[in-house]
Amino acid sequence: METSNLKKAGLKVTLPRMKILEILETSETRHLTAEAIYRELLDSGEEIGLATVYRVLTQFEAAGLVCRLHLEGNQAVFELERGGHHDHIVCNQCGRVEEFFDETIERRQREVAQHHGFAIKDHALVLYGDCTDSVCPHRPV
Amino acid sequence: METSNLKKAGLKVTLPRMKILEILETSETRHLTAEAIYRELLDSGEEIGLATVYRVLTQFEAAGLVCRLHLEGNQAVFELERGGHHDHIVCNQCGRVEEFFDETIERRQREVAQHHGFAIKDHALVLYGDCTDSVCPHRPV
DNA sequence: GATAGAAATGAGAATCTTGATCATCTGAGC
DNA sequence: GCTCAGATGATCAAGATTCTCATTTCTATC
Repeated sequence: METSNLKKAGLKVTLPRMKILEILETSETRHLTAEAIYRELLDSGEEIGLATVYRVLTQFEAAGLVCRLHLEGNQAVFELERGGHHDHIVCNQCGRVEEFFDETIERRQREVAQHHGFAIKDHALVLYGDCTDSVCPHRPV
Repeated sequence: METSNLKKAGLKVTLPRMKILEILETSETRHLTAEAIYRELLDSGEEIGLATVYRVLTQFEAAGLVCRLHLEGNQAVFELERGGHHDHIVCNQCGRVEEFFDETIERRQREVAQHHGFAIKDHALVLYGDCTDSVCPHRPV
């Protein structure tokens, strides 16, 4: 288990933090709600409170270990920060989330911001559509 | 006062709806939270409940009269729908919201979505930065 | 290793935003 | 003016997230 990330972030290496990192690293869905992580913890027999999950995720976010996305709907989802920045496409039907990066869009964003007198620091771009994937069912989440 | 929009949307022309529309039309800030609208109503002596504000805004949204944005932070903001689609730039310092439209970004979004096998239906793009406006104070909202 | 102190945790309360309920009220057509 | 569907307001409720605080767990130290 990779504990150096935690130490580097100035966070004590504790069991809840390691377990939560482990779930983020190994879950097949890369975008998880706090609740989903909490349920996985319960399922694997860990007695970790929901408040801790939220607290730890917030700390991870501050430390740059994960990033938090606000998709449509009221629950935030968290994903492990694995290097590069990217944006997201969400399927309206099955909730599947895909990642993409497009340099043209990134560049135009910087240009547009500059043109409006803003020093751009961050951005949130989410595309919503229907995925044509054959396995796409309707309304799973 | 323009009541035809309400009628067209199949909504009865009532005092709360007219007042809320009026605030959306005349407020200098074009992006208002439900709370902000509620407070303006109270300030102008109207006895309109917060629940009504939320209800009316949701109806306005369904009718295409306003659109609802989820910026960072937990409160949605509403803006009068005045024709074209556009995206937003938000100042991290003063909370000022500017609108923009960039055909290059729009086109690339469609291309990216198609490339990933998605029929794009909608998107949410918000840029965050520091505005270099001389009047920009820090942390008003 | 045992220990002390700081930091982290867990349980539940609290908060914040938003939607639902239901009795009362209001607007549109007659 | 009258009637009734639709709208409103007060309150309650739900869902997500944060806060509180007593208890527990790490980490550094002896």
